[in-house]
Amino acid sequence: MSAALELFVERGYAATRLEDVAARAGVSKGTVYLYFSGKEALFQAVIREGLLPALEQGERLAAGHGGSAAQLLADLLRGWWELVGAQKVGGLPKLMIAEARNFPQIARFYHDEVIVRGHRLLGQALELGMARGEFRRCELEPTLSILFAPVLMLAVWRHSFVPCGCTDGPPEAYLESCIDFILRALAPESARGGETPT
Amino acid sequence: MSAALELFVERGYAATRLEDVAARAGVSKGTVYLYFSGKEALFQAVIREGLLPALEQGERLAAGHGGSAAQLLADLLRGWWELVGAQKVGGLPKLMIAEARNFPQIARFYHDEVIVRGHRLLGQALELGMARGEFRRCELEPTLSILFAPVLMLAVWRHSFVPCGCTDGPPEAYLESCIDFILRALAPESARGGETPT
DNA sequence: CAGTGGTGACTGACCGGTCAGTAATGTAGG
DNA sequence: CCTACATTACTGACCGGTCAGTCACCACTG
Repeated sequence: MSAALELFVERGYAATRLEDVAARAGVSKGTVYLYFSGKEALFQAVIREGLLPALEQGERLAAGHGGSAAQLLADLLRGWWELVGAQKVGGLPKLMIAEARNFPQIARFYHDEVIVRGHRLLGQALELGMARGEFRRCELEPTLSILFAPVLMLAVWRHSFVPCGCTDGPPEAYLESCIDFILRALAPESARGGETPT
Repeated sequence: MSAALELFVERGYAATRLEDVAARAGVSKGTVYLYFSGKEALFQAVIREGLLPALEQGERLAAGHGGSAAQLLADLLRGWWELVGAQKVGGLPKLMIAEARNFPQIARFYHDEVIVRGHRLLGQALELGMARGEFRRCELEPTLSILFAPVLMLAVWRHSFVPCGCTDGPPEAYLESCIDFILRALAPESARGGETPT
């Protein structure tokens, strides 16, 4: 599955040959069929098993968090980058974006079990901050999509343009810029200054 | 080329059959080869011809703009949505993200001629705002990527998850939320309040 | 020797690309 | 106006390569 993830992310579903997946995994093509009923089942398994552990870890992090809402939000984004974005599973968003229309039921699953759940997680931090007066009042839904888009793009980029020699800066610095940008946009109307994240 | 754009965006490069492109264009497969030397040449043509006109129009808009930097930035983003995001070419970013690694030289072209050029355009608005004191001082590069990511994601989403029944709200409202979010994040450290875009 | 896990040659469908052929539109000549 | 030839635009059957999926066979273990 690790080999399949790499190749699917690298080349896309249709352009990935099962023989190559098998070769990278160090087995023969027939062996793949001992564990997966076919190419699509392998794809589905890669998607389903890839992100759920990280999501659960994120939920644990949120549950046991004691700091400010800004801290929680920043920690969630940093945690997502470390656990997902910077790992091999960080290619899954790109893969899912590319293949969603060809596999509507898998896209549905990804949407319901990954995106919606992730938004719920970030939404907790946002609501906490609004309740506490740390953040200004705003609509949850567009705001969640907007604030997650830059870090999501970071992961997508690293699996599309970056390998083509289109360089970008160090991802950690970019991530910190994102967090800074987001916290500024969420700051209450009045009372500004000095809310730079630690 | 219009038919090819639609199908490439819908299914991805590898999963698109030239016979289907021909059928949608109302011609036969052989005819495609009268105008393009092969599948990859068709792909390249779709990418190259797709976005350059819109980019030029954006540059004209920026050149002849008299309002505030915030106005210019908002107009550029709205213009991008109307001219690109909401049109068929709005699927190109998704397509390019999905296929960049399989076509490095086309990805290079797209990066240099579309992304970098687009950033330069938005960068003008950002620099203008900083010079005028409308925006806080910040690094150009990460900021441009961050502020464009949400609207880019909007276009990508509409060609991946939305057609799978994963609904989202009206794009125009989301776009206005983006603009509001961005302008808040760019506001100077002091002096806040009432900078809602008109 | 039975059972288990693994192999890789093989098959058949599929699709990019080719090309001999057809139809439509000149156009020249009587 | 009719006929014959030339040119252009297009067609779709066909070919060859590729790859998902199959299955007869192998090797190892207890």
